[in-house]
Amino acid sequence: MTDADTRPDLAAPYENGSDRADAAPGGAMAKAYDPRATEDRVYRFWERRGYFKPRRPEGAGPPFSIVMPPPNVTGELHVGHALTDAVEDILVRWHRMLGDPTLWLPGVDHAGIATQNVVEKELAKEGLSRHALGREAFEERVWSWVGRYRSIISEQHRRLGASADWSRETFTLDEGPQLAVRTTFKKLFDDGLIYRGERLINWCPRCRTALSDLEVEHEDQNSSLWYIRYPLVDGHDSAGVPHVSDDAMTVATTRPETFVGDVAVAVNPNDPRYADKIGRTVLLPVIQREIPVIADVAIEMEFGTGALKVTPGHDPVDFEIGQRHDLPRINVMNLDATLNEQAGPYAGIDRYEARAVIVRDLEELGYLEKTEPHLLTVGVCARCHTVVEPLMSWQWFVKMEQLARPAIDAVREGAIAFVPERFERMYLNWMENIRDWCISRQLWWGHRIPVWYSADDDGDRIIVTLRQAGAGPDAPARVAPYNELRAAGVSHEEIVRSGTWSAVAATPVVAIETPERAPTGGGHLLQETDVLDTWFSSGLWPFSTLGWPRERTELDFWYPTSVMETGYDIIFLWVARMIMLGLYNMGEIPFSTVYLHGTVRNEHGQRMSKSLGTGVDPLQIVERFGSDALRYALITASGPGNDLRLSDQRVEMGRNFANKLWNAARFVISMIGDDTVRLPDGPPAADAPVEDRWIVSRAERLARSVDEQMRKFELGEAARQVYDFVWGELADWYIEIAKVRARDETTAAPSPLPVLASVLERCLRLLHPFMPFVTEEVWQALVRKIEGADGDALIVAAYPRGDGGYSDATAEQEMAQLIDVVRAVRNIRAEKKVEPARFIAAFVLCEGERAALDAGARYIEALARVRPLRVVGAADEAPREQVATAVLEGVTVVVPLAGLFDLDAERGRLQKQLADAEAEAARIEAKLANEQFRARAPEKIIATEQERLDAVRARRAGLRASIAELG
RNA sequence: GGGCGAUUAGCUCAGUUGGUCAGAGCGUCUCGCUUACACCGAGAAGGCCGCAGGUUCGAGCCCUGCAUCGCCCA
Repeated sequence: MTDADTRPDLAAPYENGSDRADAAPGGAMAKAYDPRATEDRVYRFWERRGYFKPRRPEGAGPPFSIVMPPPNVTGELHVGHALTDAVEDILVRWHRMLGDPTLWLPGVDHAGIATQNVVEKELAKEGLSRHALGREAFEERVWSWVGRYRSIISEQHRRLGASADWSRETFTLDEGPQLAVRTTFKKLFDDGLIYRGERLINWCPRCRTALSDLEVEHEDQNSSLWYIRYPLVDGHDSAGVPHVSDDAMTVATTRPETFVGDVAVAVNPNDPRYADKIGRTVLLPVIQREIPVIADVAIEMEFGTGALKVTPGHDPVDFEIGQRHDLPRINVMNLDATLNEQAGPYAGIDRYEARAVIVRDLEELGYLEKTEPHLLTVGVCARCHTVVEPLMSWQWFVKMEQLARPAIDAVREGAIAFVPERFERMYLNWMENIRDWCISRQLWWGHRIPVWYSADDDGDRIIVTLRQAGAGPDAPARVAPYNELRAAGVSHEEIVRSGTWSAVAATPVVAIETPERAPTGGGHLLQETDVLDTWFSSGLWPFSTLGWPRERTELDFWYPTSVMETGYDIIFLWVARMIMLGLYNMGEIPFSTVYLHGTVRNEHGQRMSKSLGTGVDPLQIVERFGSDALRYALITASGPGNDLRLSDQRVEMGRNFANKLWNAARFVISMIGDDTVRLPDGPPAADAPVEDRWIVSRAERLARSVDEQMRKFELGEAARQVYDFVWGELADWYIEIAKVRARDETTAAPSPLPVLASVLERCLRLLHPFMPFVTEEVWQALVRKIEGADGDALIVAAYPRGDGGYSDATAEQEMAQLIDVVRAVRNIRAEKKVEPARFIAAFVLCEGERAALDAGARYIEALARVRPLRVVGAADEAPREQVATAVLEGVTVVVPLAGLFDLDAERGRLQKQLADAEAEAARIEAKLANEQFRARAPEKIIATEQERLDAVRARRAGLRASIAELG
């Protein structure tokens, strides 16, 4: 009886019940591991038992916590999320098994602009728009979308094996995060770190919102460079009308359509070509505006003609030039990127259409000098890839410099470490050149900015745009000051319901709780219509999820969290902001380690993307190969921080490994049969069989190495090592030997089962974080065959650390020799085409210590199909005629071949080996003969080289002798 | 323009402090349905570790330059 059997709650899913048809106690395990028959059931078992909830036993180690990067509610999880889940789940399961209080806190992100976009697309299919619905009804639609995808996402995490504490799942728009957002906003505002201002921002004309710099991607476009002549003014008539000369300034521009917003022509002050033009004026064609020629060092003399049109209202560089020279800023565009009334005859035309029209007009009027092809880098909206427009606009900003300083120090001083390290420099570089963060978005979905305006106080300064319900953004609207509308009989409620307003001149009231009245007492409040950048709430994630600012208990225990694990592509968007806001709000770093994984690509190296049709559904992979297989593939496909390619082949590797493990266990369990086995109390005794001492020593070494790799976040390497051990040592050799030993009734050899069960069980524990399902399933079956086994489930079993101190170099060496002999015989058999079933005689010549070979002879016989094997101490005890020989380290294998013997073939075989041996001997001899080497290399290295030389010389001698024998 | 990464067997990738490190899986070739596993077993072939210099007794591993591909920032 195991503990498990006495506990109905635990035993239930593992009894011969309806939900467990295959691996029932006493029943046979299926011939192949079937993840589909296992994973859901095992997951439910864990979840029902509450293993994902943190335990905080007295005297436990330091807590380990990860806050999950919240996937967007925009849609289903993709393979990148599967990688996130795999890495985080591995770390979490590992720490849980180490006995640390462990928390993995899951969540979902409202993803403002992205979610708004997908829901708008849905609406478009129905012939609807958000404006047709109105803000309130639209938000309801989004909430229903959120409801649907939250449950899908949550189910997907479970299929991937994520052992997160679902009872704490948080949505970025939950009450807690809402409060955190408002509290932070107010705090920043009160500290003067949030301000409202008119700045040149990135405007997406399609999303109709401002974007931060980080939400703009840069793309190269084939475009043109247009050379436009601006005639120089040489005087004015009495009415002040400028008179143009024949002389002109030719400017080169990539954006001719903005010429209507030009306020100057700029040249480099050191440019001799234009020295006499500085201070004069030119006349803009068509528009007939007179603008000055100015000198500014920012102008590159080599670009175009060296003269540039300056449009501060639509170009960041020009904006700065404009500031330096105190130039006016003319905004020539509407929010939908059509030209506005500033464009005179071009008003109402889309920017690109206007470009064509303007170029044509200028050409017809003789102002277009020439056009050259030009490669242009344009900024596009990260969400919809529309070319963004630099636009003057009133927005809310966070002042970053002061927030960045402590965040830079935290990383520079090592309080926060990046894995891999190289990302630290990237982070610092960005932080040191940080710019203010535009946080307001003209969206309907998100955290509404906690700012109100008092209509009673500022009614004349609040400009309301009132639309008919259901009218689109471009429909005619009534635009008037609040007071005017009220005087005309429009109620406050009507304005709140159907209006939008801009209140740039009104006094903002910033509050955490929605205020009832303005500080001046007025009760008519209008809340800021904009919402916040999604990343504002994401930046608070490590503490908003733990109860800040309301709750302290959980926060005190888990904050700072241990590891922030996410993709390197959001270091700036997210990681940097969490560090800044964490330090700002909490006075403490949000996490001590930032582990960054790469981008998952498909087998052709393409980035996976739904829009490109290169996306892969992780659940389809799970369906085909099992979750463990996917996890294994993801984790071993690449190192930390590197991109990885996921292919079926690699997932197959994981599936095959799961099956290998399953079958190894199935075999061990079947060997135990109806009995149970008692595990060894301690390490093998000195007189225990060499293979026992070997496998235990190897297992111990493995556990030590895995522990080391895990601590370095080398998860893939750790997984590979367990794979190699399970497959290459435990299955290929120990189990094969165990079969022989179990069959053999002639000797008094002890049963291999205790060691076998014990090592297998240890492997299951080592592997559990990586392949949780199959290991738990196998463990549950194995453990009931083990007497006095403790623990309820593998997920909470102790993780091996290899601190048992057992190591047996002699056994490892002896087994290595035994394996070499078996391989040598197999090699000879294969090369000489000995029928596989046939037993042949063989001799092992060993002039040194041969006890191990004597003991291992029966294994060699079985594994190499040799009968009989004779271990001899002198060359003359083995046959010399018609034999194949393999000269190994310390031993020579001699296989009589009789009828199969081919003199030339054997000579050729040996001569090839001799050539290798001679080459290697020569290499080492040269090395050892090198005075410099002997003088400067460490003694230890010299000694090993000497040993290697001795060994290779012995082998060389053996080969020469064998060849001589052949005559 | 600045920075980072990648370049190792046909393919996908390991190789973490320079000294058996030239490896794995898949693929290929030869065998094998040996009572755990054909999602398997045995054997084999296959690489001047991108190129050129340098440091060192010794370099896929460190330094410099170059090339190709990719990414980030401007």
